[in-house]
Amino acid sequence: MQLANTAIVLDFETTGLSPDMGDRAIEIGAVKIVDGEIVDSFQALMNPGRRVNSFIESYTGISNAMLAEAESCEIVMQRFADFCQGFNLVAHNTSFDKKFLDAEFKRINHSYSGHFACSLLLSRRINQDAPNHKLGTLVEYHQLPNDGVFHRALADATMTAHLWNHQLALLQQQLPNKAITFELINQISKRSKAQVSRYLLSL
DNA sequence: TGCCAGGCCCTCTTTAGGGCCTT
Repeated sequence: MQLANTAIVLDFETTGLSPDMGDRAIEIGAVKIVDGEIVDSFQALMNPGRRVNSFIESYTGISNAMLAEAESCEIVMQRFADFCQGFNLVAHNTSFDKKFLDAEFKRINHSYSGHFACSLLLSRRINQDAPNHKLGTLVEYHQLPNDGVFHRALADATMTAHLWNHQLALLQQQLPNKAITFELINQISKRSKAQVSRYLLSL
């Protein structure tokens, strides 16, 4: 049984949307949560070996000059592999971050095992009254801690960690006698919107 | 220089289309 309150919450900034189209990671941020407490963090810019376009510079605040001085993706990802070793993973819109994690790990012949849960999918299930499920909206909607920085990897990962803890607390309120595990969260996330209330009541 | 993706999920669905999310 793997409790969901121990995890690595991660976020990538990238050159674009698709590693299959040649996009690379330019920054990774992650926080380590153990028993619901943030106990460690990881942040690094990484040089993708190509220039990023003006949209990405503007969107993230990460400039080509900053990346020119950064370590290579390979060096950073090796350090991150050590950081996340043995932990389950969480991201906001996992389908995006997992693509880049897999692609960058593949370049260093590394792979991970374990669960990869998604705070976006979970939000669509357990916060159906939220105006939308963008990370920034959910931080405001749930009045979660933030320092006003968005679209930087560690800031986004930290906000996602607070969101994750909040979501686990909401689930625990609904299921006071149930262990909130990764297996349970992925079962909830798989249900349709219409099914999820009945599923929670059945537990 | 400009352009690019894809998984999830709803519905006016399933022989499909389009919005939501992520950079």
